[in-house]
Amino acid sequence: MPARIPLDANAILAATEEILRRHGPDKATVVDVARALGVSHAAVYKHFPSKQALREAVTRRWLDRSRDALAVIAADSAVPPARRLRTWLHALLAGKQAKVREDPELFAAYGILAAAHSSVATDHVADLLGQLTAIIADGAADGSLRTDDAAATARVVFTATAKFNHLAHAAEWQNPGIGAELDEVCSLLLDGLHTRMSP
Amino acid sequence: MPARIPLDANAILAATEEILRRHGPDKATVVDVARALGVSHAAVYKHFPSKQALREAVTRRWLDRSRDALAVIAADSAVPPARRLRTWLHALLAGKQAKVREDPELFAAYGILAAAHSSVATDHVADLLGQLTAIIADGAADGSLRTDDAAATARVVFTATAKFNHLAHAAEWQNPGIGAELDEVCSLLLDGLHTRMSP
DNA sequence: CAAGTTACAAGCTTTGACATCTGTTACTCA
DNA sequence: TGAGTAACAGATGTCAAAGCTTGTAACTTG
Repeated sequence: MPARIPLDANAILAATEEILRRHGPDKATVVDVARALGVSHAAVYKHFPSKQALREAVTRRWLDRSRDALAVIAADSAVPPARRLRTWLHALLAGKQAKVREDPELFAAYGILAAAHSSVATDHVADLLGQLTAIIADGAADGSLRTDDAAATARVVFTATAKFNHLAHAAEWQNPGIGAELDEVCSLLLDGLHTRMSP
Repeated sequence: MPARIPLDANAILAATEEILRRHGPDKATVVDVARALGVSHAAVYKHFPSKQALREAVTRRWLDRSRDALAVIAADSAVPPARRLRTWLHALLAGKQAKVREDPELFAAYGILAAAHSSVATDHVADLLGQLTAIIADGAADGSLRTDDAAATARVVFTATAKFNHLAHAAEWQNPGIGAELDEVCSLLLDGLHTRMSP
Protein backbone atom coordinates (compact mmCIF):
# COMPACT_ATOMS: atom_id res chain seq x y z
CA MET A 1 0.00 0.00 0.00
CA PRO A 2 1.87 3.12 -1.16
CA ALA A 3 0.91 6.38 0.58
CA ARG A 4 -1.77 7.40 -1.89
CA ILE A 5 -1.58 10.77 -3.54
CA PRO A 6 -5.13 11.82 -4.48
CA LEU A 7 -5.81 10.62 -8.00
CA ASP A 8 -5.89 13.34 -10.65
CA ALA A 9 -5.92 13.44 -14.43
CA ASN A 10 -2.23 14.23 -14.56
CA ALA A 11 -1.16 11.29 -12.42
CA ILE A 12 -3.27 9.01 -14.61
CA LEU A 13 -1.69 10.40 -17.77
CA ALA A 14 1.82 9.88 -16.41
CA ALA A 15 1.03 6.33 -15.33
CA THR A 16 -0.60 5.56 -18.68
CA GLU A 17 2.39 6.89 -20.58
CA GLU A 18 4.65 4.66 -18.51
CA ILE A 19 2.47 1.57 -19.04
CA LEU A 20 2.16 2.34 -22.74
CA ARG A 21 5.92 2.56 -23.00
CA ARG A 22 6.43 -0.71 -21.13
CA HIS A 23 3.69 -2.87 -22.62
CA GLY A 24 3.03 -1.21 -25.98
CA PRO A 25 -0.36 -0.07 -27.27
CA ASP A 26 -1.68 -3.58 -27.90
CA LYS A 27 -0.96 -4.94 -24.42
CA ALA A 28 -1.55 -1.85 -22.28
CA THR A 29 -4.88 -2.19 -20.48
CA VAL A 30 -6.67 0.25 -18.21
CA VAL A 31 -6.50 -2.40 -15.51
CA ASP A 32 -2.69 -2.16 -15.76
CA VAL A 33 -2.86 1.61 -15.37
CA ALA A 34 -5.15 1.31 -12.36
CA ARG A 35 -2.90 -1.30 -10.77
CA ALA A 36 0.14 0.97 -11.20
CA LEU A 37 -1.79 3.71 -9.38
CA GLY A 38 -3.06 1.36 -6.68
CA VAL A 39 -6.74 1.94 -7.50
CA SER A 40 -9.51 -0.02 -9.19
CA HIS A 41 -9.92 0.43 -12.93
CA ALA A 42 -13.36 2.01 -12.38
CA ALA A 43 -11.60 4.94 -10.67
CA VAL A 44 -9.80 5.71 -13.92
CA TYR A 45 -13.18 5.86 -15.67
CA LYS A 46 -14.21 8.66 -13.29
CA HIS A 47 -11.56 10.87 -14.94
CA PHE A 48 -11.61 9.68 -18.54
CA PRO A 49 -14.76 8.56 -20.37
CA SER A 50 -13.04 5.75 -22.27
CA LYS A 51 -9.77 4.02 -22.91
CA GLN A 52 -9.67 5.77 -26.29
CA ALA A 53 -9.94 9.20 -24.64
CA LEU A 54 -7.16 8.29 -22.21
CA ARG A 55 -4.89 7.22 -25.02
CA GLU A 56 -5.64 10.36 -26.97
CA ALA A 57 -4.80 12.56 -24.01
CA VAL A 58 -1.46 10.81 -23.51
CA THR A 59 -0.59 11.02 -27.18
CA ARG A 60 -1.63 14.66 -27.42
CA ARG A 61 0.70 15.55 -24.55
CA TRP A 62 3.52 13.64 -26.20
CA LEU A 63 2.98 15.32 -29.58
CA ASP A 64 2.69 18.76 -28.02
CA ARG A 65 6.21 18.41 -26.68
CA SER A 66 7.69 18.02 -30.18
CA ARG A 67 5.40 20.70 -31.57
CA ASP A 68 6.83 23.13 -29.03
CA ALA A 69 10.40 22.21 -29.91
CA LEU A 70 9.72 22.90 -33.58
CA ALA A 71 7.93 26.15 -32.79
CA VAL A 72 11.22 27.55 -31.53
CA ILE A 73 12.81 26.98 -34.93
CA ALA A 74 9.78 28.31 -36.83
CA ALA A 75 9.78 31.54 -34.82
CA ASP A 76 13.52 32.25 -35.03
CA SER A 77 13.44 35.43 -37.07
CA ALA A 78 17.25 35.68 -36.93
CA VAL A 79 17.41 32.96 -39.60
CA PRO A 80 16.30 33.87 -43.17
CA PRO A 81 13.00 32.17 -44.05
CA ALA A 82 14.38 29.95 -46.86
CA ARG A 83 17.05 28.52 -44.58
CA ARG A 84 14.59 28.34 -41.69
CA LEU A 85 12.23 26.29 -43.86
CA ARG A 86 15.01 23.83 -44.63
CA THR A 87 16.11 23.63 -41.00
CA TRP A 88 12.54 23.15 -39.81
CA LEU A 89 11.89 20.27 -42.24
CA HIS A 90 15.13 18.60 -41.15
CA ALA A 91 14.23 19.04 -37.48
CA LEU A 92 10.81 17.54 -38.11
CA LEU A 93 12.41 14.49 -39.69
CA ALA A 94 15.06 14.22 -36.96
CA GLY A 95 12.38 14.39 -34.27
CA LYS A 96 10.38 11.62 -35.89
CA GLN A 97 13.45 9.45 -36.35
CA ALA A 98 14.27 9.89 -32.68
CA LYS A 99 10.73 9.01 -31.63
CA VAL A 100 10.63 5.85 -33.71
CA ARG A 101 13.97 4.80 -32.27
CA GLU A 102 13.54 5.82 -28.65
CA ASP A 103 9.81 5.63 -28.11
CA PRO A 104 8.52 2.99 -30.53
CA GLU A 105 5.57 2.08 -28.32
CA LEU A 106 4.20 5.61 -28.07
CA PHE A 107 4.89 6.08 -31.74
CA ALA A 108 2.80 2.98 -32.47
CA ALA A 109 0.04 4.37 -30.27
CA TYR A 110 0.09 7.54 -32.34
CA GLY A 111 -0.08 5.46 -35.51
CA ILE A 112 -3.18 3.67 -34.25
CA LEU A 113 -4.92 6.96 -33.50
CA ALA A 114 -3.97 8.40 -36.89
CA ALA A 115 -5.34 5.30 -38.65
CA ALA A 116 -8.58 5.72 -36.69
CA HIS A 117 -8.84 9.33 -37.92
CA SER A 118 -8.67 10.67 -34.37
CA SER A 119 -8.60 14.45 -34.04
CA VAL A 120 -5.27 14.09 -32.21
CA ALA A 121 -3.59 13.31 -35.51
CA THR A 122 -5.36 15.94 -37.61
CA ASP A 123 -4.82 18.60 -34.94
CA HIS A 124 -1.13 17.80 -34.80
CA VAL A 125 -0.83 18.16 -38.57
CA ALA A 126 -2.74 21.44 -38.36
CA ASP A 127 -0.25 22.70 -35.74
CA LEU A 128 2.68 21.80 -37.97
CA LEU A 129 1.05 23.42 -41.01
CA GLY A 130 0.55 26.56 -38.94
CA GLN A 131 4.28 26.73 -38.20
CA LEU A 132 5.16 26.11 -41.84
CA THR A 133 2.71 28.81 -42.90
CA ALA A 134 4.35 31.26 -40.50
CA ILE A 135 7.81 30.61 -42.00
CA ILE A 136 6.52 31.02 -45.56
CA ALA A 137 4.58 34.16 -44.64
CA ASP A 138 7.82 35.61 -43.20
CA GLY A 139 9.49 34.85 -46.53
CA ALA A 140 6.65 36.50 -48.44
CA ALA A 141 6.86 39.55 -46.16
CA ASP A 142 10.61 40.09 -46.66
CA GLY A 143 10.33 39.28 -50.37
CA SER A 144 12.57 36.21 -50.29
CA LEU A 145 9.82 33.67 -51.03
CA ARG A 146 7.25 33.99 -53.77
CA THR A 147 3.71 32.94 -52.83
CA ASP A 148 0.12 34.14 -53.24
CA ASP A 149 -1.19 32.28 -50.24
CA ALA A 150 1.21 31.18 -47.51
CA ALA A 151 -1.18 28.57 -46.08
CA ALA A 152 -1.77 26.96 -49.47
CA THR A 153 1.96 26.92 -50.20
CA ALA A 154 2.63 25.40 -46.79
CA ARG A 155 0.24 22.56 -47.63
CA VAL A 156 2.00 21.96 -50.93
CA VAL A 157 5.42 21.90 -49.27
CA PHE A 158 4.13 19.53 -46.59
CA THR A 159 2.68 17.23 -49.25
CA ALA A 160 5.86 17.29 -51.31
CA THR A 161 7.83 16.27 -48.21
CA ALA A 162 5.33 13.55 -47.22
CA LYS A 163 8.05 10.93 -47.41
CA PHE A 164 9.82 12.72 -44.54
CA ASN A 165 6.84 13.58 -42.36
CA HIS A 166 4.05 11.05 -42.94
CA LEU A 167 3.82 8.06 -40.58
CA ALA A 168 3.34 5.71 -43.51
CA HIS A 169 7.02 6.18 -44.37
CA ALA A 170 8.38 5.57 -40.87
CA ALA A 171 10.28 2.47 -41.97
CA GLU A 172 12.20 4.49 -44.59
CA TRP A 173 13.39 7.04 -42.02
CA GLN A 174 16.01 4.57 -40.87
CA ASN A 175 17.71 4.49 -44.30
CA PRO A 176 21.11 6.18 -44.15
CA GLY A 177 20.62 8.51 -47.14
CA ILE A 178 17.30 9.91 -45.96
CA GLY A 179 18.67 13.26 -44.75
CA ALA A 180 20.46 13.90 -48.04
CA GLU A 181 17.30 13.00 -49.91
CA LEU A 182 15.30 15.55 -47.95
CA ASP A 183 17.99 18.10 -48.74
CA GLU A 184 17.59 17.52 -52.46
CA VAL A 185 13.81 17.83 -52.28
CA CYS A 186 14.21 21.04 -50.26
CA SER A 187 16.54 22.47 -52.87
CA LEU A 188 14.11 21.81 -55.70
CA LEU A 189 11.19 23.24 -53.73
CA LEU A 190 13.17 26.33 -52.75
CA ASP A 191 14.18 26.84 -56.37
CA GLY A 192 10.48 26.98 -57.14
CA LEU A 193 9.74 29.30 -54.22
CA HIS A 194 12.58 31.78 -54.64
CA THR A 195 11.66 35.07 -56.23
CA ARG A 196 12.62 35.15 -59.90
CA MET A 197 15.17 37.58 -61.23
CA SER A 198 12.75 38.43 -64.06
CA PRO A 199 9.12 37.39 -64.86
CA MET B 1 -13.65 -33.36 -66.56
CA PRO B 2 -13.00 -30.47 -68.96
CA ALA B 3 -11.02 -31.34 -72.11
CA ARG B 4 -7.58 -30.60 -70.71
CA ILE B 5 -5.36 -28.16 -72.51
CA PRO B 6 -1.74 -29.11 -71.72
CA LEU B 7 -0.68 -27.19 -68.63
CA ASP B 8 1.76 -24.36 -69.25
CA ALA B 9 3.10 -21.44 -67.23
CA ASN B 10 0.74 -19.03 -68.93
CA ALA B 11 -2.39 -21.01 -68.13
CA ILE B 12 -1.26 -21.23 -64.51
CA LEU B 13 -0.68 -17.48 -64.35
CA ALA B 14 -4.12 -16.74 -65.77
CA ALA B 15 -5.81 -19.13 -63.35
CA THR B 16 -3.84 -17.71 -60.42
CA GLU B 17 -4.79 -14.17 -61.35
CA GLU B 18 -8.44 -15.21 -61.42
CA ILE B 19 -8.25 -17.01 -58.07
CA LEU B 20 -6.35 -14.10 -56.53
CA ARG B 21 -9.05 -11.73 -57.74
CA ARG B 22 -11.82 -13.92 -56.35
CA HIS B 23 -10.40 -14.99 -53.00
CA GLY B 24 -7.86 -12.24 -52.24
CA PRO B 25 -4.19 -12.77 -51.41
CA ASP B 26 -4.81 -14.15 -47.91
CA LYS B 27 -7.26 -16.87 -48.94
CA ALA B 28 -5.89 -17.87 -52.34
CA THR B 29 -4.09 -21.23 -52.07
CA VAL B 30 -2.18 -23.16 -54.67
CA VAL B 31 -4.66 -26.00 -54.19
CA ASP B 32 -7.38 -23.58 -55.36
CA VAL B 33 -5.35 -22.76 -58.46
CA ALA B 34 -4.76 -26.45 -59.20
CA ARG B 35 -8.45 -27.24 -58.73
CA ALA B 36 -9.40 -24.46 -61.18
CA LEU B 37 -7.06 -26.06 -63.71
CA GLY B 38 -8.27 -29.59 -62.99
CA VAL B 39 -4.85 -30.84 -61.85
CA SER B 40 -3.19 -31.73 -58.58
CA HIS B 41 -1.36 -28.96 -56.75
CA ALA B 42 1.96 -30.77 -57.23
CA ALA B 43 1.61 -30.17 -60.97
CA VAL B 44 1.73 -26.43 -60.33
CA TYR B 45 4.99 -26.92 -58.45
CA LYS B 46 6.52 -28.43 -61.61
CA HIS B 47 6.24 -25.00 -63.23
CA PHE B 48 6.84 -22.63 -60.30
CA PRO B 49 9.28 -23.33 -57.47
CA SER B 50 7.08 -21.82 -54.75
CA LYS B 51 3.83 -20.05 -54.06
CA GLN B 52 5.81 -16.84 -53.63
CA ALA B 53 7.33 -17.17 -57.12
CA LEU B 54 3.89 -17.79 -58.60
CA ARG B 55 2.49 -14.70 -56.94
CA GLU B 56 5.41 -12.61 -58.06
CA ALA B 57 4.98 -13.74 -61.67
CA VAL B 58 1.29 -12.82 -61.62
CA THR B 59 1.95 -9.44 -60.05
CA ARG B 60 4.81 -8.69 -62.40
CA ARG B 61 2.57 -9.30 -65.42
CA TRP B 62 -0.10 -7.08 -63.92
CA LEU B 63 2.34 -4.24 -63.20
CA ASP B 64 3.94 -4.53 -66.63
CA ARG B 65 0.59 -3.72 -68.23
CA SER B 66 0.39 -0.33 -66.51
CA ARG B 67 4.07 0.33 -67.08
CA ASP B 68 3.47 -0.10 -70.81
CA ALA B 69 0.50 2.27 -70.77
CA LEU B 70 2.61 4.94 -69.08
CA ALA B 71 5.52 4.37 -71.46
CA VAL B 72 3.33 5.63 -74.31
CA ILE B 73 2.92 8.96 -72.51
CA ALA B 74 6.58 9.19 -71.53
CA ALA B 75 7.70 8.65 -75.14
CA ASP B 76 5.27 11.10 -76.76
CA SER B 77 7.74 13.65 -78.08
CA ALA B 78 4.90 15.71 -79.60
CA VAL B 79 4.16 17.01 -76.09
CA PRO B 80 6.67 19.44 -74.49
CA PRO B 81 8.57 17.77 -71.63
CA ALA B 82 7.19 19.99 -68.84
CA ARG B 83 3.61 19.25 -69.81
CA ARG B 84 4.48 15.61 -70.47
CA LEU B 85 5.88 15.34 -66.94
CA ARG B 86 2.65 16.68 -65.51
CA THR B 87 0.50 14.40 -67.67
CA TRP B 88 2.59 11.38 -66.79
CA LEU B 89 2.32 12.00 -63.04
CA HIS B 90 -1.44 12.40 -63.37
CA ALA B 91 -1.71 9.22 -65.42
CA LEU B 92 0.33 7.35 -62.81
CA LEU B 93 -2.08 8.49 -60.10
CA ALA B 94 -5.16 7.75 -62.22
CA GLY B 95 -3.88 4.25 -62.97
CA LYS B 96 -3.30 3.54 -59.28
CA GLN B 97 -6.71 4.89 -58.33
CA ALA B 98 -8.30 2.64 -60.92
CA LYS B 99 -6.38 -0.39 -59.68
CA VAL B 100 -7.36 0.18 -56.05
CA ARG B 101 -10.99 0.57 -57.07
CA GLU B 102 -11.29 -2.16 -59.68
CA ASP B 103 -8.69 -4.68 -58.62
CA PRO B 104 -8.32 -4.36 -54.85
CA GLU B 105 -7.25 -7.98 -54.39
CA LEU B 106 -4.38 -7.82 -56.87
CA PHE B 107 -3.43 -4.44 -55.45
CA ALA B 108 -3.28 -6.01 -51.99
CA ALA B 109 -1.11 -8.80 -53.40
CA TYR B 110 1.28 -6.17 -54.75
CA GLY B 111 1.30 -4.49 -51.36
CA ILE B 112 2.31 -7.74 -49.67
CA LEU B 113 5.19 -8.24 -52.10
CA ALA B 114 6.35 -4.64 -51.66
CA ALA B 115 6.30 -5.02 -47.88
CA ALA B 116 8.39 -8.20 -48.24
CA HIS B 117 10.98 -6.24 -50.29
CA SER B 118 10.38 -8.44 -53.31
CA SER B 119 12.27 -7.48 -56.45
CA VAL B 120 8.91 -7.17 -58.22
CA ALA B 121 8.26 -3.94 -56.36
CA THR B 122 11.75 -2.47 -56.68
CA ASP B 123 11.90 -3.39 -60.38
CA HIS B 124 8.59 -1.70 -61.00
CA VAL B 125 9.78 1.49 -59.31
CA ALA B 126 12.98 1.31 -61.36
CA ASP B 127 10.89 1.06 -64.56
CA LEU B 128 8.87 4.11 -63.58
CA LEU B 129 11.99 6.07 -62.67
CA GLY B 130 13.42 5.19 -66.07
CA GLN B 131 10.42 6.72 -67.80
CA LEU B 132 10.58 9.82 -65.62
CA THR B 133 14.29 10.14 -66.35
CA ALA B 134 13.58 9.99 -70.09
CA ILE B 135 11.06 12.82 -69.88
CA ILE B 136 13.42 15.00 -67.86
CA ALA B 137 16.34 14.20 -70.16
CA ASP B 138 14.17 15.34 -73.09
CA GLY B 139 13.54 18.60 -71.25
CA ALA B 140 17.25 19.04 -70.58
CA ALA B 141 18.01 18.36 -74.24
CA ASP B 142 15.60 20.96 -75.58
CA GLY B 143 16.55 23.46 -72.86
CA SER B 144 13.11 23.63 -71.23
CA LEU B 145 14.10 21.90 -67.99
CA ARG B 146 17.14 22.70 -65.91
CA THR B 147 19.02 19.69 -64.48
CA ASP B 148 22.55 18.42 -64.02
CA ASP B 149 21.60 14.79 -63.79
CA ALA B 150 18.26 13.65 -65.21
CA ALA B 151 18.20 10.40 -63.19
CA ALA B 152 18.86 12.20 -59.90
CA THR B 153 16.22 14.80 -60.69
CA ALA B 154 13.76 12.05 -61.57
CA ARG B 155 14.33 10.49 -58.16
CA VAL B 156 13.71 13.82 -56.44
CA VAL B 157 10.49 14.40 -58.41
CA PHE B 158 9.33 10.87 -57.62
CA THR B 159 10.06 11.41 -53.93
CA ALA B 160 8.30 14.76 -53.87
CA THR B 161 5.21 13.13 -55.38
CA ALA B 162 5.34 10.14 -53.01
CA LYS B 163 1.86 10.95 -51.76
CA PHE B 164 0.55 10.27 -55.27
CA ASN B 165 2.61 7.22 -56.16
CA HIS B 166 3.57 5.33 -52.99
CA LEU B 167 1.37 2.42 -51.87
CA ALA B 168 1.38 3.69 -48.32
CA HIS B 169 -0.89 6.54 -49.41
CA ALA B 170 -3.42 4.37 -51.26
CA ALA B 171 -6.23 5.30 -48.86
CA GLU B 172 -5.74 9.00 -49.63
CA TRP B 173 -6.11 8.48 -53.39
CA GLN B 174 -9.87 8.26 -52.93
CA ASN B 175 -10.11 11.82 -51.56
CA PRO B 176 -11.85 14.09 -54.05
CA GLY B 177 -9.24 16.88 -54.06
CA ILE B 178 -6.30 14.59 -54.72
CA GLY B 179 -5.92 15.46 -58.43
CA ALA B 180 -5.88 19.18 -57.72
CA GLU B 181 -3.33 18.61 -54.97
CA LEU B 182 -1.03 16.80 -57.39
CA ASP B 183 -1.47 19.69 -59.80
CA GLU B 184 -0.27 22.17 -57.19
CA VAL B 185 2.77 20.05 -56.32
CA CYS B 186 3.56 19.72 -60.04
CA SER B 187 3.38 23.47 -60.47
CA LEU B 188 5.80 24.11 -57.64
CA LEU B 189 8.21 21.44 -58.88
CA LEU B 190 8.06 22.74 -62.44
CA ASP B 191 8.72 26.26 -61.18
CA GLY B 192 11.90 24.84 -59.67
CA LEU B 193 12.82 22.94 -62.83
CA HIS B 194 12.11 25.60 -65.43
CA THR B 195 15.12 27.35 -66.83
CA ARG B 196 15.61 30.73 -65.23
CA MET B 197 15.42 33.94 -67.23
CA SER B 198 18.67 35.07 -65.55
CA PRO B 199 21.24 33.29 -63.26
C1' DC C 1 11.23 -39.34 -70.00
C1' DA C 2 8.01 -35.49 -69.71
C1' DA C 3 4.09 -34.49 -67.36
C1' DG C 4 1.42 -35.62 -63.86
C1' DT C 5 -0.21 -38.20 -59.52
C1' DT C 6 -0.50 -39.89 -54.78
C1' DA C 7 1.24 -39.72 -50.21
C1' DC C 8 3.35 -37.39 -46.50
C1' DA C 9 6.05 -34.23 -43.07
C1' DA C 10 6.42 -29.63 -41.23
C1' DG C 11 4.37 -25.43 -40.42
C1' DC C 12 0.39 -22.39 -40.48
C1' DT C 13 -4.38 -21.21 -39.76
C1' DT C 14 -8.84 -21.99 -37.96
C1' DT C 15 -11.81 -23.32 -34.02
C1' DG C 16 -13.94 -23.27 -29.79
C1' DA C 17 -13.59 -23.28 -24.85
C1' DC C 18 -11.75 -20.26 -21.45
C1' DA C 19 -9.84 -15.98 -19.53
C1' DT C 20 -9.35 -11.11 -19.62
C1' DC C 21 -10.79 -6.44 -20.64
C1' DT C 22 -14.01 -2.50 -21.21
C1' DG C 23 -17.48 0.21 -19.64
C1' DT C 24 -21.71 0.56 -16.40
C1' DT C 25 -24.35 0.46 -12.31
C1' DA C 26 -25.41 0.14 -7.68
C1' DC C 27 -23.05 0.62 -3.66
C1' DT C 28 -19.68 2.50 0.38
C1' DC C 29 -17.40 5.79 3.00
C1' DA C 30 -15.17 10.11 4.77
C1' DT D 1 -21.58 14.66 -2.03
C1' DG D 2 -17.34 13.70 -4.25
C1' DA D 3 -14.09 9.98 -4.81
C1' DG D 4 -13.68 5.38 -5.02
C1' DT D 5 -15.13 0.19 -4.95
C1' DA D 6 -17.29 -4.31 -6.07
C1' DA D 7 -19.73 -6.86 -9.16
C1' DC D 8 -21.30 -7.68 -13.74
C1' DA D 9 -22.54 -8.19 -18.97
C1' DG D 10 -20.82 -8.17 -23.38
C1' DA D 11 -16.84 -7.78 -26.32
C1' DT D 12 -12.31 -9.02 -27.08
C1' DG D 13 -8.25 -11.76 -26.70
C1' DT D 14 -5.62 -16.20 -25.67
C1' DC D 15 -4.28 -21.05 -26.22
C1' DA D 16 -4.16 -25.71 -27.47
C1' DA D 17 -6.12 -29.21 -30.53
C1' DA D 18 -7.64 -30.24 -35.20
C1' DG D 19 -7.50 -29.42 -39.94
C1' DC D 20 -5.43 -27.19 -44.06
C1' DT D 21 -1.41 -25.61 -46.86
C1' DT D 22 3.03 -25.79 -48.54
C1' DG D 23 6.62 -28.09 -50.50
C1' DT D 24 9.04 -32.74 -51.45
C1' DA D 25 9.68 -37.39 -52.93
C1' DA D 26 8.69 -41.63 -54.65
C1' DC D 27 5.61 -43.50 -58.00
C1' DT D 28 2.63 -43.93 -62.61
C1' DT D 29 1.65 -43.48 -67.41
C1' DG D 30 1.42 -42.26 -72.49
